[in-house]
Amino acid sequence: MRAFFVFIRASFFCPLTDWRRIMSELTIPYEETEIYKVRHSLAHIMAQAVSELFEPGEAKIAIGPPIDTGFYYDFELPRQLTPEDFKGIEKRMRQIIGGKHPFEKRIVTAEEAKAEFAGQEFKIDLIEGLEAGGVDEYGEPLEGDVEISFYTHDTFTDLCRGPHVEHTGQINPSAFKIMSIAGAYWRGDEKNAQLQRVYGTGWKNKDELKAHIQMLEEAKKRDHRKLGRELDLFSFDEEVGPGLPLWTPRGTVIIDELEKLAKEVERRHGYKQVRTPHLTKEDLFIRSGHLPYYAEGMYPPMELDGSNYYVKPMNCPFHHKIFASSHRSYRDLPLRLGEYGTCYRYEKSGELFGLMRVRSMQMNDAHIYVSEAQFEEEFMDVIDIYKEYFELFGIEKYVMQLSLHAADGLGKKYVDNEALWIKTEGMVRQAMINGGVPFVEEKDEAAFYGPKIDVQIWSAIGREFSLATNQVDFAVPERFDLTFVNAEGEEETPLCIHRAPLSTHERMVGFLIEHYAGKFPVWLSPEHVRVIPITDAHADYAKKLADDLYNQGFRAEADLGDKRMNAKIRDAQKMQVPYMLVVGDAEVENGTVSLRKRDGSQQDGLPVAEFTAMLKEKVETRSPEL
RNA sequence: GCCACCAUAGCUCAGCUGGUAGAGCAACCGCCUUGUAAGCGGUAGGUCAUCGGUUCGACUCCGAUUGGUGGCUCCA
Repeated sequence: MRAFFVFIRASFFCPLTDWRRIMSELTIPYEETEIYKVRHSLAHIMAQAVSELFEPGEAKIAIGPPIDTGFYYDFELPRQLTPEDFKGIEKRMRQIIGGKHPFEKRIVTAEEAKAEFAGQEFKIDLIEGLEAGGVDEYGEPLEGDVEISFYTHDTFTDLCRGPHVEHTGQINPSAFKIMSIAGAYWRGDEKNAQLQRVYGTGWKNKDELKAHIQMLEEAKKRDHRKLGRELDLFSFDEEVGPGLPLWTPRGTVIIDELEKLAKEVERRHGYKQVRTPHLTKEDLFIRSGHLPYYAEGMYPPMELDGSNYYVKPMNCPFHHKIFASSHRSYRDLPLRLGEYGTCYRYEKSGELFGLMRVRSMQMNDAHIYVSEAQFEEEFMDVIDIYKEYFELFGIEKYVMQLSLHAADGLGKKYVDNEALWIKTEGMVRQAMINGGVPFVEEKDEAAFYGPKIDVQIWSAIGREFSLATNQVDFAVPERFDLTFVNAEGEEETPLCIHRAPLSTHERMVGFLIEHYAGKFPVWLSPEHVRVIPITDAHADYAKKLADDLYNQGFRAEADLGDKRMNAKIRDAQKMQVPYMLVVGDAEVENGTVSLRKRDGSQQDGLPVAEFTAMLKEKVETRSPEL
């Protein structure tokens, strides 16, 4: 499982279809590839170089695996490393590589291992994990007989199961680079010591390294935080607060278009829209389970008239109350209640990330109440909505993940009913298999009330996020005493599907900015058309053109400033306006426009009516074409 | 929240080892009247994030706070 997953992560810059193809045709796991060995070996070499910066025994080494584009190693050191150390570390690594030291494997007993690593508390911890429970460096159980092995190259020995290159000379000394330092908790647990993690990138050759670094620079250019400012879509203000975005008129257009789309789709799928308050008494969140299970994600309460009130982190309890507000029959089901409600979550300060992770968010939310018999069909109808959206947006690079509970979280972060967890997880798994939808499984990723299908995507800089989500709730309807009368005249508790195929407006827009690199399809563009007069003499014609388009419902503006036409075109290009209409003597005389598209193509003498018809068609069909 | 780093005009950035600030773009005002990605000139704009300390003197050194960045943890 782990290997499979690492492999998926390894290919986050390739379209989904690539790893599937690679998986099926080559069937070589990442761990058996040459580059994996190179990166793994680089991690050891780096650990040696870093250790040598200090007196023997002073540097405590933890773990150092290969990752998707390179490797890292975690250390506990007498002082903080800084980027100034990188050059020296790299230089020493090149020396070690040049020494052509063989990697020698040795199988040892736990006692020998502990003796070798006396004073190295993290290694001792690992050895004890291997010895006692057969637990790997991530704390996950290992299968089969566990052997403890060492790999030694030059003067450096590490506890390691390999594999490695045969000798350090097989590594290209000009195809790696130390990238950054970051904090990381031992065994990934925030209760443990925080270590210094040094990240490096490693490749087959210099060209691959160069290509990778270039790709990182390209990715930075499409970072939604940068484009959001450049395209004037949203901003943050220190006085307003972290994670609380301010949407400008241009950004709001995109949100409005997404809502319009969602309402159309949901109308077609039988949803009804509802509206609920942002605030509620704590009683509601006690009943829903949010206060017992989700309190740390919530803003603290405010006291009013002797009651505690909370701002909502989710819309579901309100929708449950709407379900409960009248007597429900099986004939009412599935009951689909949609609301793009604004929620507030107290995300830890360090977790905030542009629009992708905010504290105030508008969910593309709906709750669907179904009988167990209706579950599969309805759940898959939601998956169909996902697919419809992803096709519309041309999103290909995603992974559907079945997020499961973990037994040790029962009663803490998960509702304490393991039998029901296992049952509903099986229902979701079977529905996905029956629907022929590929997915991966991850433990300990569920919502507190049930398992879910999350759609994982990656931001421009490679950080992973859940975009859409489709969740089953087997617990909360019962807490709310929700029932419907079934065909036999008996009271029955419904299941609830929580779903957000368009994620939150914030994350969706953030994602789309990066997905399109700011070049939105016409229907999503904050400005459809900019009319550019060649001289002042054409200003009236330009203004009338823009007004006419505006009055027909399009987002059109005329640029009547005193800049030259060339500069105005440049301005419109930089804002990624899809259509520029340049008008001069010829156009005024003939009632035409010169159409310049964002891609630089040009069409002269186009009758206004023809342009308008084309624009209308592009917008109404939500065409991906320019 | 944790570890590290960063913070100069709306934006992008200069400012040497402490002697109280500069450029380009944007904005505004003129001139030019222009054919598909920057015409020319001028004006204005900064308690150098905030607060405190060291110093004769702080944008520069130190501390705290706020906000951001890279990770970790967490997540729509």
